[in-house]
Amino acid sequence: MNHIAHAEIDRTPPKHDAAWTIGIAARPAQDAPVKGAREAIFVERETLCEEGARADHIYVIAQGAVMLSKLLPDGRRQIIELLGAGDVFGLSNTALYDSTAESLTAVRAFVYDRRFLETSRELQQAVSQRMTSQMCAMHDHAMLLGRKTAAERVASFLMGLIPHRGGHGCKGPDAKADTQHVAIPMTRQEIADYLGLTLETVSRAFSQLKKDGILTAPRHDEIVVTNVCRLCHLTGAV
Amino acid sequence: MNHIAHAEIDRTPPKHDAAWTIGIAARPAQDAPVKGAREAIFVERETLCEEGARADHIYVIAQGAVMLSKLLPDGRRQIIELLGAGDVFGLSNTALYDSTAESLTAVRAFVYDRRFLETSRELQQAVSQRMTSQMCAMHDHAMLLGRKTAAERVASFLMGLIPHRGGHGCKGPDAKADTQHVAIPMTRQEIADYLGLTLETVSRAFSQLKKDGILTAPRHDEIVVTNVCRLCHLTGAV
DNA sequence: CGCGGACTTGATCTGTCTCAAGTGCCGTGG
DNA sequence: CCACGGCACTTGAGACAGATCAAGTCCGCG
Repeated sequence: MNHIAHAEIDRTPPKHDAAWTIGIAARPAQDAPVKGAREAIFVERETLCEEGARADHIYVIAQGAVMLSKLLPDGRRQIIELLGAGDVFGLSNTALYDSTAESLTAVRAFVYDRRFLETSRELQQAVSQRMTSQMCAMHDHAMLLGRKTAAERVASFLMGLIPHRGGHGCKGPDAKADTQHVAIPMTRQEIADYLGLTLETVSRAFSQLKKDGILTAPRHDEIVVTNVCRLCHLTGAV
Repeated sequence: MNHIAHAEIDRTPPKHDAAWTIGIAARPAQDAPVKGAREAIFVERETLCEEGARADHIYVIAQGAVMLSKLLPDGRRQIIELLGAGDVFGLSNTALYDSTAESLTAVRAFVYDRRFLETSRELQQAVSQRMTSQMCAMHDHAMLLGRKTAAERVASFLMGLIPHRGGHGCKGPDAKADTQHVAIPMTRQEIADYLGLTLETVSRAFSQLKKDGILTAPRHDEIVVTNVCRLCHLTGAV
């Protein structure tokens, strides 16, 4: 079975292309880092590659958002990485993919043969640079999973969806209002699986943030953070 | 202050060089992957680089074990990676190290200027290959931190210290006894910080494993797993 | 208008944390 | 050689954050 071929045929217009202008899928679209790629298009909620399948390709996201997840035999799931434009996945130290990749939004991706990575210096360079970035994100996420409270996890998750805020390069609040519109193309269950919580706990944390006047939710999958700075202080990372 | 210079002077004989023949530090010593390295020697429990300091160097471990950790402002700690010979650290997507590296045993490492990574194809190749491996380990660890019980975490931790067992390439138990000797150059607190638990919970998990006849502990930092297969089934990964 | 899936909220349960004594081991000094 | 002190570890009892179980409620869609 060939995921890519399937995706190239199935071009059902994605529901959200426009709505997800902020958040994981906010990064500007990217060109192919290196010649030699096939371009593939996936709709929302499509499996791009599967844990345990032969790891024949590596993927570079051009546009859209992807999640990587792993399953335990008894069904427990952990969502391991949330990826956006420029990010890489499909790399493995064995012959098999170590995780499943699923599109959260419509996705355009460049697909390379695994072998091509061994021969192309350019691709190696592009991949290793991006992997450094993803590794740092994983480090932060390990801290979140190992040591943060439920409220801190949810606050950190939301801050991660707001570009240019919360990091070392945070430019601080705007003069007038410290408000940010965030699209969340994930269910509560997926957020829970990403944060190592249950969906009920995630829901309660959202409710608390609403009660505290930190955010409002016009829709379940779209929130407005009305006080980014206060949210940031709830992440535990201060 | 220069860690490397300091380390090269301070050659206090490490206590454990010989004892840690099994476990994290078990991998055979490696040669420098690329010309252009300085070699540095560190004793046990030395800080090789610090979270927040300027990330001027990258390190490749030749021999020994290193842990990477991060701190929250209130003092909560997460140990993020355990590294052995061949592994890489010091890479960052910012100008600063994102985590602290500390030697668990005596360590010999190759140190490269960060800039050298940009120019040396060989080093890029070596680093990106190893990083793929470390990324897969991080994925497993995220699953552990997000979804496993305390008992499963401790079992997984111990299995990770036993080479050639528990993975896809597990060769199964030896004909006679399924016993393995494991050195653990970490305190209970460090194990707890690695597994996202408290030291008491780790201690209780060890006690339970002893009670169940799965291991004995001649010393606190040295255990004998008497039934590797049973331990493996307690990891949750089955 | 009615259905179904996603979400919220409440009540209770439980695994892990927290706090508090112990215990054992190793190095030091008498 | 043994007593002592300190540190790492173990064990117990109770507290609590988050999980689990169980109703609702909301909202998009046919």
